[in-house]
Amino acid sequence: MLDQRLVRENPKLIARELSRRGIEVDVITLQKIAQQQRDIQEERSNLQAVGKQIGKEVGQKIQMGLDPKSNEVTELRLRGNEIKAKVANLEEREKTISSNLKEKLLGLPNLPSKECPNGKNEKDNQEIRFWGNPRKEKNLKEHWEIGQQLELFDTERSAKISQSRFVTLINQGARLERALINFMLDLHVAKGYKEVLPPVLVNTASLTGSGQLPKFAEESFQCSDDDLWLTPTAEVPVTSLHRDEIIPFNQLPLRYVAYSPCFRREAGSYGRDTRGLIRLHQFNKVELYWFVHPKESKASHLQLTNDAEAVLQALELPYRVIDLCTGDLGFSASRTFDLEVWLPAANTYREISSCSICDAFQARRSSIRTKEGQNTQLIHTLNGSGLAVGRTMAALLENGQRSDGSVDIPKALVPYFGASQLKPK
RNA sequence: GGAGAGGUGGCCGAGCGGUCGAAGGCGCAGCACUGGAAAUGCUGUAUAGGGGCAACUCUAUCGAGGGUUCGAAUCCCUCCCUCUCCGCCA
Repeated sequence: MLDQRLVRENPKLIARELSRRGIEVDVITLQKIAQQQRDIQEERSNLQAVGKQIGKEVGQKIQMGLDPKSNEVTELRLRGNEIKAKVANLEEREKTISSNLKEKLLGLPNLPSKECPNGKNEKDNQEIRFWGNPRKEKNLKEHWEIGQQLELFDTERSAKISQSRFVTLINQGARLERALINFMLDLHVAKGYKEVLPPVLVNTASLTGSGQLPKFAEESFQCSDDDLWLTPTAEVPVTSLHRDEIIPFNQLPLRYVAYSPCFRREAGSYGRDTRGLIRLHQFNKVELYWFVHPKESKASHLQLTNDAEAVLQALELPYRVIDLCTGDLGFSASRTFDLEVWLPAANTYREISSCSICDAFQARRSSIRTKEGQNTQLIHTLNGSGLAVGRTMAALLENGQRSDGSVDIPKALVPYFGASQLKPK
């Protein structure tokens, strides 16, 4: 959420920055609403001060022994009633206006950072760096073909259990998924991350706090009988881990690594990535999440990205790092580095981690602050996958495949998986 | 699901219609004392939003929302949450 003070004092800046994202907002109306809200608030609190004073006087007079039925007291009571009516009226207007303002503000995305390159869509994203040597031979198999041959997973039967876009992992496939999750968690914990395993049913306040609601309700699965949703990413519960808290400055940064299954409706992606493990309604992900002091957030963003990259490097998977342009930025982010892993069969790089800095955007929605002396301020939040597990498996299968039908398991993963190869039966 | 108890500041805990943002304690910070520390003493110590260059000041907040009242942490209603016992259950 954007700062209301900024809305009042510098709406043009908001308009300019949001237009970098390709969003045009009527900031003048917004400013008017914000100003109106503050004016009414001021009038109301001044009236309340008078009412409070009358209340005190009545109390004093009665305690001094004046008859509560006397004209003097009755007159004060009548004045009190008058003010009460006026205050009630103002309160109602104030409520309407501020909920209207809040609704509008909750629907606006974060402002892109200065460093974020301008652009319209993914074509304007910038390549920052490459790692590894991508395999370029022809006739490499797609991962779902490998999966079928080695009996690692079953998507057809999963449609029977659930719908399309679900998978059942089988045999070595299930074992590999489990190995990957443990491997990633251990890698991050060794770097000082605190491991958490959060609930995956989250309430509306949590989804609003991290930015998924109110705008993207159609992207999440909702439990109709409760105020609960299936989380689309561990980012949601981990943000709310510290919702409505003040974190002492000397405890920052807080760095969490959270494994969770993730649930996404993938509305509007009909026909895209219909095969394999790339786009599922349910997938596993290990998420990195930092709560940091504002002055350290930019450096932390680079560090978090490096920590996510370390997984790909340890698994010997070639990748590139992309600096997302303003038009391709997610709702809460002010800048994002995407890690894209090499998928040789498709001869392309695919997103496997999205490392974002959200500045105070989520912190303001979630009311997460830090305090140094008397100075209380919003913290900054950062998140990134480390990594999306299903896509990692897809990349491992495609990159590790051999002409005899087996797949090499990267050395770092062997202790977790228990074998150095996946072999056909 | 049934029965009962309860939700007050960072924590514990008092207040149960009047000047209460809230006693007391713990914790924390500063100062004094000390060679240094402990102990002790003094002072300070919530959040949000307004106004003011500032000192400071106004309003709201005692789980949430409504109600009664000139006045509510205190009374009434609804909801949420926590705890104990019983039932069910991995």
